[in-house]
Amino acid sequence: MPELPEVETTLRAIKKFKGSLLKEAKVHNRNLRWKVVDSFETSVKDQVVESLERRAKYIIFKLSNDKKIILHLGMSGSLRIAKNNENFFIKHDHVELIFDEERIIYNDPRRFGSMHLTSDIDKHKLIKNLGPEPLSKNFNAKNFFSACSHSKTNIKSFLMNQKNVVGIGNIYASESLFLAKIHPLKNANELDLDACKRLVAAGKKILEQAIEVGGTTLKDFYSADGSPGYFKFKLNVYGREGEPCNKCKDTVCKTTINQRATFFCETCQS
DNA sequence: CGAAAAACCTGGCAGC
DNA sequence: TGCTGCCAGGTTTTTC
Repeated sequence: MPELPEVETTLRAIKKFKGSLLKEAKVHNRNLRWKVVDSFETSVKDQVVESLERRAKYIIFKLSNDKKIILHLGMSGSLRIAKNNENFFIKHDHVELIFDEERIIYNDPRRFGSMHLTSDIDKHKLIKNLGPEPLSKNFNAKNFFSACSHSKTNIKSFLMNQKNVVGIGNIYASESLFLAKIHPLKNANELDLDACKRLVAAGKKILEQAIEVGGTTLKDFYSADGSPGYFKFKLNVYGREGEPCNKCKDTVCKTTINQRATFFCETCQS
């Protein structure tokens, strides 16, 4: 479900818990992408949340005992904030992080998400091989061009590979390529520096705009405060197969790349 | 080794 | 009303 803008939106909604005392954690179902460790509850109990940050599509809680919770929402995960005196349970609620008056509840029907505990974030297996943050200066045309030139795969798969750049998933990959006028099946190593410039700029712009409006709600993404994202209304190609291209009025195409739906305009993108 | 395919899950929806 | 098959915003594991 969530790509970088949705994770960032979710993070911003729970930022108010920074500095708060995490009184207790309840794990209702340990079965996620990986099993939640048995020591999770005792490790986080009575710790202050010193910082709340995002790295790639992971949300990281830094606790006062120097442990860090690494949370990934997978395809269908979401957080919601509930009042402690409103005690209802929804199917697929996995974990509750209970604070003074409210709690953060992690729900994940498909269980592709995960929760880990670690002491050293940078050495954790899920974090250590991640590429640059797309909104940072490390994600720039020069570096990206160099990385592309060593790759044999198509640019859409390359863009979604979190080793090359993080945070871009299936929606924003199609959208970025449209904005940059690059065909999704073009080989990464065939992009020239100018194309890389356009793609880097497009990626940044799309992600920034999506964050600004709270991400993309196709059907079931809601931020932790319950609000949907409005970027759906700015999508140029994703989910618009058969409809006219917003630029040239030609028909938007759909194909499958690496088992993922891919949308593009044959006329605008080469 | 890198790239592609399969695997991990549940739920919703179209079509019969 | 079922039932079947397909699709879904991600990433790791397996296979080639």
